[in-house]
Amino acid sequence: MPRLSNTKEKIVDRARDLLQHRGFGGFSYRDISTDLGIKNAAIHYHFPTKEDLGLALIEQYIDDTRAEIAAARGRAMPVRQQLDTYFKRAECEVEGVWSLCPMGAMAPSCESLSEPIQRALVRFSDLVLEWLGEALEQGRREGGLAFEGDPKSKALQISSAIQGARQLSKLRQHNVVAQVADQFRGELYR
Amino acid sequence: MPRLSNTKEKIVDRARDLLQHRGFGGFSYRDISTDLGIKNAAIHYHFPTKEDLGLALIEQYIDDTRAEIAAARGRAMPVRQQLDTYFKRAECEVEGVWSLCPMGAMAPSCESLSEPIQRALVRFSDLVLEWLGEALEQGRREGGLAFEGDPKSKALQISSAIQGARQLSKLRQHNVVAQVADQFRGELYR
DNA sequence: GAGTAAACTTACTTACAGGTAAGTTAGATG
DNA sequence: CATCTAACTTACCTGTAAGTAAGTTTACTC
Repeated sequence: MPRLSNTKEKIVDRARDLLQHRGFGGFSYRDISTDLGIKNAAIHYHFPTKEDLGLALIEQYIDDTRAEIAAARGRAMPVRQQLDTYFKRAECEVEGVWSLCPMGAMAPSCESLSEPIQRALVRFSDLVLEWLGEALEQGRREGGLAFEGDPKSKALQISSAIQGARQLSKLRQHNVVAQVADQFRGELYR
Repeated sequence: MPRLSNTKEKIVDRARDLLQHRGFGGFSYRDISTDLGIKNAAIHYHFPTKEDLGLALIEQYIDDTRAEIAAARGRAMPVRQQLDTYFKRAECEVEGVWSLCPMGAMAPSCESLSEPIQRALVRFSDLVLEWLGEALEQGRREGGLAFEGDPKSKALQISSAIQGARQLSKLRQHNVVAQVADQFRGELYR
């Protein structure tokens, strides 16, 4: 067997897609294996249990997100543009395909997930919340953004709204995220 | 067998509780039957398929919500108080028990749900959105509330945020809803 | 070119899900 | 009192899920 087959990555990618559309309990190893043209046990070879797969998936998502945040900061991207990238990302991931973010897909059933996964999900939300909070604080300090109250509370509000809007978008087959983001833009940018 | 046993209601109640904690795919007829001390087939007697149960559940939830809205309007409750009842409700349903609302619990996996359930979920969101939109419009007209933009967009934003905050609360075992609601209160009430 | 190890497949087990058909019981009704 | 029916229970079926053990192939190494 080829040493450089990227089966493992393909499995994670497919799993992530399925997760974002059907939730963690909504897909099986079979779904993945038939899609990739491999056998069920091949997945178990790379990820002994489904929780191993779930953990790898969310861990990868954290890394991707961390990298993007670092990139935005590295290029000293203006705060408004950072915020807009955040909004646009959610808008695009929703439009037409109506997918949730991996955290949003796992959170509803997090009780029945393993401790490591739960901790990883919290870490992801920490990551986004910290970035968003700092961006908001900086934006207000510099004068580009206007809002009331604590930046951390505002970050929580915005992040929650986008999260909820993704769900509503999926349910209603309509880009609620875009509408909610526009509402925030109208309130923040002045 | 007693004609007045309320088994059917108990099943719906238990199912609703399980749904709000584990999602629709996260519980089985067995969970309900063991909890209620009845047999699996007893549930099938009242609800032939799980989707029948799910539909009954969300339908009941719609009726409850509609009744509450009608009551608030009937007593000509002030808009601020209406809004506060909405926030408080979510805060209490989250605190300590970390439960989602039935719609929020079903939405992530709505693709795999039957058409009637999907339509019922949309109807529920319509109901809340319409009430909230009208309350916001009235509040701004009367001077008790302040916000930018279209009341419908603002309703979508608030409703999304509460929805998302419930998920985050569950994940983080912390009442994010209260914090998000306070942020909105600070912005709206002036 | 024999051996080793990664990357699988084959063939299976176990558990549990939703669902059904046929029988049982208890209470209301004629 | 016999009967009818709602409200179940018993006993099953089928599908599918996660997971495993043992064998196979491929490529690299000594």
